[in-house]
Amino acid sequence: MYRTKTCGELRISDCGSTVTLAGWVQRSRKMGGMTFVDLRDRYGITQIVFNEEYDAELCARANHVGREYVIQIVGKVSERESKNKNLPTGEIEIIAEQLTVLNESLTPPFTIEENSDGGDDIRMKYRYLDLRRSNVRENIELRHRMTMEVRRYLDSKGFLEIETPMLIGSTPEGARDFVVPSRMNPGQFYALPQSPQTLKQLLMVAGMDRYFQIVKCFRDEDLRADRQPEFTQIDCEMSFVQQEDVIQLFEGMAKHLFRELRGVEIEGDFPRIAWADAMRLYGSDKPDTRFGMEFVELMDVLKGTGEFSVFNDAAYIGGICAKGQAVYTRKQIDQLTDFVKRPQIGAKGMVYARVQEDGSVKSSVDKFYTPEVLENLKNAMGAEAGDLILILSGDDIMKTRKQLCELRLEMGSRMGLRDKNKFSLLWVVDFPMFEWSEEEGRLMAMHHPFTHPKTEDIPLLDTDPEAVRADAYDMVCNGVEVGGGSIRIYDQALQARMFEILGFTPEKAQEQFGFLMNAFKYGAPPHGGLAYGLDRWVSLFAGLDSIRDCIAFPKNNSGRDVMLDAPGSIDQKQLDELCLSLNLPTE
RNA sequence: GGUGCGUUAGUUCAGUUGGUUAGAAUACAUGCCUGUCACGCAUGGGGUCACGGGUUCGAGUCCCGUACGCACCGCCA
Repeated sequence: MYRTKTCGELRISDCGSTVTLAGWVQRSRKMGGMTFVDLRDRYGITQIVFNEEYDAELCARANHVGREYVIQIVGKVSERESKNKNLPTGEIEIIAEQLTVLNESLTPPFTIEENSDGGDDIRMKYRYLDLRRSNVRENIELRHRMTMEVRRYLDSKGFLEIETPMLIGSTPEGARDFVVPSRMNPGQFYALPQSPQTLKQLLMVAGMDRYFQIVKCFRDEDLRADRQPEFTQIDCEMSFVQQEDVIQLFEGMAKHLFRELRGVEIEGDFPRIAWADAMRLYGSDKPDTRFGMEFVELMDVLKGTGEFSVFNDAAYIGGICAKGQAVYTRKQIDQLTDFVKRPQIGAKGMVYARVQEDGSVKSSVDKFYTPEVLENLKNAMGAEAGDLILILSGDDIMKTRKQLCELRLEMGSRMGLRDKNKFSLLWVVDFPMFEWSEEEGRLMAMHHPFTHPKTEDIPLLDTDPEAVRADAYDMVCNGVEVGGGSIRIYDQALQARMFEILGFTPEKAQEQFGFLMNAFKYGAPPHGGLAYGLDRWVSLFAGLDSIRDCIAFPKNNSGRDVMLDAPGSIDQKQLDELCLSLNLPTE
C-alpha cells in the first residue's frame, strides 16, 4: 500500500497513530541535526520531521531529497511543539521512521508555489508542474464541482445527457471551421463542430424533449484572454417551450450554481433589457451593470446651441456622469483623453465638465456655450456638485457608443466599481434578427440562421428585415456574456425563407442544411435552448482574468500548445494517405 | 490583417545620456545551525543581453527587419 492517509487529512486527534504518506517534496528545511520536509499532494501539505537523535542514517538520507521528489514515508503522528496556523494540518507533524524515494525529480524550472516566479510561457510549457500549484489546481477543482452541479440540476429537471459527434460537416455560416481530412473519402473533409446546434435540434425532432451536453466546441478564429480555439459549452435544448420557459429554467440554473459554488443567494428575477436599450444606455450588448453611469444622449442639449462645431456636426453626442470625480486633475483628464484616442478605441477627443461646489459648471467648452446651456447639460446628466461629466461625440452612432462604452468601463475600473466579488446578472433580449455585413455585402444572422423571429415581426421579413427582432436572449454577468440562446425555427418554410434572406440559393440551402429542413417535414416540435460558456463561468467564479487558468491544457495566443508543440507538420506518408499536398506561401 | 507593450542568469526583473569586468532577488550547490514552517548565516557556480542587419571610436541601451510572448482591434452565426 502506497499510503494510508493523504497529506491533507491528519489532525490533532490522529496523534499517536502510525501512518504512511506519499507525495511530492514541497521544500525541506535543514536545521543541523534535524530536517523538516513539507510533503504535498492534491489534498494538502503535511510536515515530516527527521531527527538525527532518533535515526541518523534516515536523517542523512532525507537531506538528499530534493524539491519535487516523490517520496513515501512511514511515521508517527505527533503534536507539534510550535503550531502552524496557516495549515489545516498545522497542529501535527509526522516523526519519520521510514523513507522511500519513489522517484527523483529535476529541479523544476519555476517554483511550485501559489505565487510562482514563473511567467505564462514557461508555466504553459511545463503545465503538468503548473497544475501542481494549489491555486491552479483549485480552478480545476472548481470546474469539476461546477460540471457536477450542472449535471445535478439538469438531471433534476428531466434533461438527458446525450453525446453528439465531433466529426460533422462544414458549414459556411459563422466562424471558420477546423477541418479534418477523411482518408476513406479522399478529397473530403469533416469539420469539428462550432457548436452542436443543428444536432440538438434534430434531437428535439427525435422527441428527446430535454437534452444537454457538456461539450467541446471548436472555432478557428483569433484568440483572446477569454477565447480559446476549443472551449466548453453547457449546451441545452428543450421542446414545447417559449422564451419565458427557457429563461426561467436557466435563470434557475444560474441561481443554483451561485448558491452551491459561491454561497451567493440571488433574490428575485434577473433584470431584462432590450438590446436596443442596452446599446443606448451602455453602448454594449453585454453591459457591466455592477455600476450605473448610464449614457445620456445630449444631442438636444448641445447640438446647435453653441458655436462648438464638433458637436454641431455630430450625429451622436453622449455623456456619462462620474459621481464625485470633479477632483480629477487636468493630468488625469488628459490620461482619459489619451485613453479614448488610442487606435483600438478611436475617439477623436473628449469633452469634460466639472460641476463645482457652488453648482456652476466649468467645462472644456465654456467659450462655446452660454451658462444656461451648461446648466441644461448639468440637469440632463443629473449631475450634482462635485461630479465630473465626460462627453464623446461622433458621426457614427454605434461607433461612438462603443467608444463611450470603453470610457465608462475605464471610469468604472478607476473608481473601483468593478468588484470581482460582486455579481450583476441580467438578460439581454429582443436582439435584431440580422445585421448588415459590409464585408459580405449581405445580411447576416446576428445569432444564427435557426433563430426564430419574434412572431409579431415576421411580416417585416419581406418589407424591412433589418427591423426584425429575434426570440434570442443572452445572459450577461459583469460585462461577460456567460450564455445565450434562442427559440428556434421549426417550420420548414420559414427556415427556407430565412436562408433566402441570408443570401442562400435554394440549392445551396438544401445542400448545406437539407438534413435539417427535411427533418422539419416530419413533425418538428416547437423548441428552443441555450448554451452557457463553462470556461467563462468558472473564470467568473474564480475571479480569473483569463479562461486559460481554468483549462488544464490550454492553447496560447497563437493557438499553439507549447507543451505538446502542436500543431506540427505530418509525414509525407500521412499526406499521401489523405491525398493531400501542401501549397505553402513562399514569403 | 492591424495596433501597443515586451524578450537581459534556471526563474522573476533592474540596468541612468550610448562608455570600465552586466546587477538584484529567488532558485541551485557546498558548509554551519536541533523546532523550522518564505527558517537563518556564510561561500560558490551560473549570461550567445531573442535572432539578423545598421548607425557609432564604442550598442544590453539608438534605428530597421525577423521570430516569439502578452493585451487589444478586426474576426468570433
